[in-house]
Amino acid sequence: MSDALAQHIERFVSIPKDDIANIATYFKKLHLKKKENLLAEGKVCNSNYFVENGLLRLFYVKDNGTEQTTHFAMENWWLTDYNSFAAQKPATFNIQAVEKSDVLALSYTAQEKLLREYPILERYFRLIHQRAHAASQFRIRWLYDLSKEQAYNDFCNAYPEFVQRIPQYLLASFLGFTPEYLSEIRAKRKS
Amino acid sequence: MSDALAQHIERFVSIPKDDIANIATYFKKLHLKKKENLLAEGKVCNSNYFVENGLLRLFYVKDNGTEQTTHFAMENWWLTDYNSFAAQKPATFNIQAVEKSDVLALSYTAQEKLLREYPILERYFRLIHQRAHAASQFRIRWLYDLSKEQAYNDFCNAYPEFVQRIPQYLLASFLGFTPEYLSEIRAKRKS
DNA sequence: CGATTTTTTGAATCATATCAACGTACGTGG
DNA sequence: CCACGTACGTTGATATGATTCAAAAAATCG
Repeated sequence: MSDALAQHIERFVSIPKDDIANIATYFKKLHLKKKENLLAEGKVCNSNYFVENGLLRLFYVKDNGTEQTTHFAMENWWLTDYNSFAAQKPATFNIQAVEKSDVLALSYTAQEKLLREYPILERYFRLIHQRAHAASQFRIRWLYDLSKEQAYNDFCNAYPEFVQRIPQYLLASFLGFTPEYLSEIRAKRKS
Repeated sequence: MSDALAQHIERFVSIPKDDIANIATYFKKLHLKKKENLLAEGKVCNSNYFVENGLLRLFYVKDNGTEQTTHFAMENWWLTDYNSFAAQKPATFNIQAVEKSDVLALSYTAQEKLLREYPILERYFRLIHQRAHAASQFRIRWLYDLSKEQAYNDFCNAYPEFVQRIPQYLLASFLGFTPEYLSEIRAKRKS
């Protein structure tokens, strides 16, 4: 499991050292190339993914054919299509590696067994989801509140290293506007 | 506790009948009048609220002074400002009853004790948060995807009874546009 | 180096906001 | 139970932020 996940779990609950090695056996380690796909719309999403390093994105394809990225997940983040994963029904999102990434996959059935064997992890996942829930409340507020230009400025201030890491057209997609408009904002900013 | 919450919990985990009565003691029953406040921006949100009946909304006040509603919670839904509740720091949202409502309040410290006494409820809350997380993924997609007019039409189709239940200016706020524009859409629709 | 991918520019257009004014309705006190 | 006042809903004129499309320029990759 390498240490990233063990450390992450221990930030939320305490686990005896001996259990860690056993818990690791529930996960499958994946090595993804840039642009490699983890999940495609229409398939059942059978795993929840923990990013050890690299970067994933969650996106869907709009009616006009363009891809809309709604979430990124970097080091120490979990990502999956929860509607698909939790109910084991077809996904409405895609998951793709933005960069070369190392990921730990926890399949639905493995998660069930894992939680039965280590109920303390129910707490871990409760806390993870609770944080995600809290984050969505902010995210949603942010989507209501900010003009596209503000969204860009705020995001650049909040995550300057991250902005460096991804191509502009992905950033534009994530922020919910067109690459053309992003160009315009950047031009305005310089002057 | 009345039965609403007990039934809700049992939809997710099984609890011995005897425990139910004891679990109920952790909650405080509140009766709210229309427009009564449960939480104000700036105060620490000390409870998580379960709606037995009635309707709550979560909102914040924008720079221009207008209220932006971001969430509603009706019967059998939990609602709180999770950023404030989970970290016990000042809230950035307000919570208010839209209608006369009956609500069960679970305070932060009561929740801690409750979870220590009944660890099975970690699972209940994990599942609640997981669902909420899944719902946010859809919600966020929906915010990216739909024009204001589509949002209105979709929402009316999806929740016709709910639309009846709330004033139009709240609906407009929730859908992220002005009451004036809502009027325009409705006028267009009739013709 | 050529070929593809990504970013920029500019013009035309559209969705939605803003402001001000007017109409309607509804609930509260007399 | 009526009347009044406040809250809610509508209309129209004007303004603006953001999109679309086409094309050129720049960057990246094999």
